[in-house]
Amino acid sequence: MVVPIPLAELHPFPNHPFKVRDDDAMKETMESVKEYGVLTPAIVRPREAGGYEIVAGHRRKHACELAGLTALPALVRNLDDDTATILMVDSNIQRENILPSERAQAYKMKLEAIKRRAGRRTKEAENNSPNYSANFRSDDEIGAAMGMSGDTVRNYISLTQLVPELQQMVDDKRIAVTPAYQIAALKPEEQALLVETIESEQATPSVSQAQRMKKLSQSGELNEDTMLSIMSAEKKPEVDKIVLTGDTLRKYFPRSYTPRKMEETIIKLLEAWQKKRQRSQER
DNA sequence: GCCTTGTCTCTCAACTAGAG
DNA sequence: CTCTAGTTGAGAGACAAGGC
Repeated sequence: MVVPIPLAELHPFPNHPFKVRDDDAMKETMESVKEYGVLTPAIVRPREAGGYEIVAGHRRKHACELAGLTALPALVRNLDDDTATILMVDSNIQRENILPSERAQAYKMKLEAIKRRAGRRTKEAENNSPNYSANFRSDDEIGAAMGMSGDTVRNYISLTQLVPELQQMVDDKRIAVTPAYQIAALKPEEQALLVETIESEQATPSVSQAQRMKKLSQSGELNEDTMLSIMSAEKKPEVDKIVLTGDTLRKYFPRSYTPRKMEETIIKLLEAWQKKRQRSQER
């Protein structure tokens, strides 16, 4: 049954990973709430400390606040922690503008909830389940629900190992997700050193730089010097070739010349030029 | 209680595809 | 071509069940 719950009695879900932002989407939601009210009820559960915990509907609650409403229509359900966590993540993860750090934290929370709920797989469960797959894992389950592989989920979850400064850089797109997966394997003190190096060098690591750092970290050789030499090394040199398009060259050649003939002529002219320079240097 | 075995999970390198 | 996102597949460690 849907009941209106005063906003003051609603509390955010513990460790809710999704920030509620005052962006354009929120503005739209607020306008819609103002005009039509809240169409989809939130899902809440009673708190021991009194009031209710929002499982799904953090954004709707904020939209109500912005729209000047005093209550949010909600379904009150008695959910255990794990079920509530899974529902909370599922109801938020579909949105488009989710930061990598939010996604990582959400997947992690959901994975832990699923694992706790499923418990350890036993022979008995295997025999009783007709669709049993020996290789199916909890993170694959999350991936399947999201339309991605379990490995991608695992990679995302690894981002929770990043120190806050680096998480912020990933969210700001200063560091790409792929190198971030590698960086997440560094020890916290190495990550702190990396933050300093990024600021002093004004450069963020590429995939290959991140991979080299990870290797050094594993062999215990990552320190201020080795990190700086990786980060300050020239990025791969410019490609060792010059491209001259037909458009640029066409006006210097008769129309009948093919690209092949144009190339031959250019080389002949350059050879003549080189001989001329050599002669003038000999004088 | 200890040991073995099988399962589950994590991690990583190598790879592919697509964009620029 | 380089760079990034995502996938594949394998190795290794952790851990619970089951046998003794």
